[in-house]
Amino acid sequence: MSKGQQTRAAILTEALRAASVEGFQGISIGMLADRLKMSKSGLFAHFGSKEELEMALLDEAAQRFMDTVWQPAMKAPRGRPRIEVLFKSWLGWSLNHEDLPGGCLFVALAVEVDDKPGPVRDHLAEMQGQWQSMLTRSAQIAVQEGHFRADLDPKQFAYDLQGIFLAMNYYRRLLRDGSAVDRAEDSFRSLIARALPLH
Amino acid sequence: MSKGQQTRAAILTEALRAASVEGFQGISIGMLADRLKMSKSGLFAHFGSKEELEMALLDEAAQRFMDTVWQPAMKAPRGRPRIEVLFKSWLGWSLNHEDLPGGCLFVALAVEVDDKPGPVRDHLAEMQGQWQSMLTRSAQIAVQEGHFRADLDPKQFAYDLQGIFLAMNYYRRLLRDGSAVDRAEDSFRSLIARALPLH
DNA sequence: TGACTTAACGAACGGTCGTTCGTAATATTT
DNA sequence: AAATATTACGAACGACCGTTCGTTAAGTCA
Repeated sequence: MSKGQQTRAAILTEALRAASVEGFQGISIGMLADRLKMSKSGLFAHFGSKEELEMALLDEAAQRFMDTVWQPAMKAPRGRPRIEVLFKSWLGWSLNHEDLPGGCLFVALAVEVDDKPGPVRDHLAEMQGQWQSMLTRSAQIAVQEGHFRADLDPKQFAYDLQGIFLAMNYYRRLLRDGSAVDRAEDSFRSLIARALPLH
Repeated sequence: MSKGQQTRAAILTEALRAASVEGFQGISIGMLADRLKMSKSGLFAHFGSKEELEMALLDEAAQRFMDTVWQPAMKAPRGRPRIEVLFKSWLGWSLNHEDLPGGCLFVALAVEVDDKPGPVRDHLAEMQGQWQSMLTRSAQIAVQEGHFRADLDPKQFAYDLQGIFLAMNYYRRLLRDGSAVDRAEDSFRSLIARALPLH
């Protein structure tokens, strides 16, 4: 890896941490340069504009998300076991204080950019739309495997799962409720129970 | 109402609109002054600091929230009917494009300030904690009235309700999914059905 | 080692931020 | 109408923003 790529990677890691806490609005080139002990212009040159930095951050976050959340789930058996792993690693992603001290970056960005037209909003919305498709598809597979009811609405399943995750973030990060993760796991168990075939 | 109070009210209304779209980080004294066709310093004088303006906005939003969401619910009969009204008016609050073009202000602020220590974070967290208490208490009353199962966990009910609401915001505002409200209503119906006594 | 490419720097730009302050205009009260 | 209190203003402040540019230093490769 060349010197430039090394520096770029270091910038992205630090910027990811900062953005998870402060959002894109809250990070600045100068602040990142200070933290990385380099000059504003030197850091700036790696991206050409702040918007390009933000786009690079979205890609970097997506890459890491796939590695830590999706890949483990794909290694698990199709159907219910995969969904159990998926949810577990999803929680783990959001609790990783080392890389994301401010919690899941996508949650923070979702409400920050949802009203700001532009490439950043477009890119995030497309990525998150794909994420919902992945959740939906996973539920469909569980139906195919006979793990879930045949009349389950997979999209509604994805919606409910997303709600459980968002509520967890809200309880944990704003309310500082220590039982947030437990509540999320309870709701998840209930969601699974309802998806099971009748017997 | 004196001239000063009139101006202050106009500022708060406009600032509320702006903040629901851009968050507290995204609004500035200068921008608000432009929109209201007054000078920066003239507007500034009403609050003394930007933080004081933010605190005033929290109070103003809370006032309106109580009027449009809580009061109608309190007029409804105790128990399940009250919760039905509560959820309906809660959705209405978040869909009011006139006053909150960017959607529910509390959702936007929750993720923006959750990592920023200070009076604004403290005030918001306390208010939102009270809101969870109100939801919990409403579920408790429904149990007392015999509308809901005796073994229902009212706090978990509040958690799930919050998740449904947050997912609705996420689907509607980021994904621009036209069925967001329908999905929320479906999930709500399912939540109620699960809370009902067995028969 | 030397030639060349890449990376990082420092200084400066116009602009906006929140805030201060002395002054002018407007409301309110006497 | 006069006296007073309130409200709004314009100009300026230091700080920081993203960005540009010419120059220097470091890395890469023949």
